[in-house]
Amino acid sequence: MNLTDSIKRTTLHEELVERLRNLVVEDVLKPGEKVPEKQLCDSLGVSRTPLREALKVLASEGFVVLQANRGARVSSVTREELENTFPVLATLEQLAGELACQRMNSAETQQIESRHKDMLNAYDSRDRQAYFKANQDIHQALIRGSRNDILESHHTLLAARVRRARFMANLSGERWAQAIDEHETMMELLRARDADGLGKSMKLHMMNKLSALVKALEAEDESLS
Amino acid sequence: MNLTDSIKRTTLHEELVERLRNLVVEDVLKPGEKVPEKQLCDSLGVSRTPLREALKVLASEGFVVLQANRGARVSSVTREELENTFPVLATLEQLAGELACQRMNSAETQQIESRHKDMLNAYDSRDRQAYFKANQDIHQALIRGSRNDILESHHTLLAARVRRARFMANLSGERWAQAIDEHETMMELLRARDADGLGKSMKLHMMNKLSALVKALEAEDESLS
DNA sequence: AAAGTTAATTATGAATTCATTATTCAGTCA
DNA sequence: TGACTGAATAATGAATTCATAATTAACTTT
Repeated sequence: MNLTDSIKRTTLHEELVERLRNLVVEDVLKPGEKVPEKQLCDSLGVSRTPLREALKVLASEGFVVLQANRGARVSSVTREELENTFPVLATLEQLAGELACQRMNSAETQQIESRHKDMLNAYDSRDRQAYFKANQDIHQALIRGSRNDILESHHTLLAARVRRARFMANLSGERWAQAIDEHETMMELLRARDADGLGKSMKLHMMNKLSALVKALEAEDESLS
Repeated sequence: MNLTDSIKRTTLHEELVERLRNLVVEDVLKPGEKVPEKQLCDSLGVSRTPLREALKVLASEGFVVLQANRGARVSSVTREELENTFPVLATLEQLAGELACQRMNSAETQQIESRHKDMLNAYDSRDRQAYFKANQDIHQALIRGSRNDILESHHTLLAARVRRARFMANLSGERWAQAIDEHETMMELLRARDADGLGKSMKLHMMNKLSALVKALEAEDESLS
């Protein structure tokens, strides 16, 4: 009898944290928007108590902002915040790359190779959706490969915070090609188990993402003015 | 009429998050201990609702662990967790050092110089309490000097998680001297505005702290067996 | 006496209620 | 008309209540 995968006993508030965070990350709840408790309660079929508990957690994670007696608003990711978040993400990825190089087993690296191929295919057919998914899986796998829970949890949180922005700003053809190049480099360094090299290239990759993102946002601003 | 410092309007649950986190960090609530809601409510004079909201936040920050229908326990910091946390802290400090070098103004650096002197004095008189305080202030100021909120908040959280362990394991005379040396180096690099150098030395400093801590814990374990 | 079973107690998760603060909107006055 | 006042309404923060799961205690049964 296998009892290792124990009974999934989740509480309402845990469920709600997940659901609400997804609503924010997937841009269903828009930045700056009020989050009226009553309405959410009705549409989710729960009472205010677990919902409010969830909102407190979301607030501590930075997805919403709470103002006393004035409820919750979905926090908007400003450019300044992007420019603060990416360097942190970049150093975390650097560390993860270094550790993953040392710690991943061959099954894990092969999994990444496979997703890398998927990503290349998605690029060839210009399938943005599939590309983003494969790309995300690769980064996630490298983080996971670092075998460092703390690193992983903080990375996951920060990545979620900026995911929306990354989806919004469609990458240019030029940047997309560059990103593919960078991924090729990363794979080579991983195959060579060059921990330092992989770390550095992951950091650079992330900082380049930021540059491209800021450029895209600026272009967007100009088209509006 | 000066209205800049607006009315402090804090909610109960915010207050409680602060209070409870301090109780954990200051080791009043011991690791592994159950956190009975009713008792805490009585001693803090609040109802269960805001307390439970606070516990949810503390859980998401990692200070307590929640089990469905079985309440909250203060989470104990295992050696594995220390060994996962310190590298993350170290890279964050590295980044902070680099940024602080570029961004701090002279008032901020002078403040650090001053606390550095305090720290040296505390060392000379072997005042552990004062040393820890000055040391913490210096690191905090460097983080603050990075002008990166995201970096700061994640660093603060991680630092709080391991603070208890750092207090517990008293530093050896040897390590203490080494730490002072490292701080001297850091100050020199800061004066020279050597961003890369300061970053690297702060990272190293942090990793050395980990080594010393692990060594101290091992010694403790042996004395018990 | 030890292990197992069931009943009583306690603690927790969630819904509801109550009190207070914001917000809205009609009415007033310049 | 437009800004201000204040009552009415709605939303939030917190206490209380209720239902259920976990723990403890008492009681068998061997």
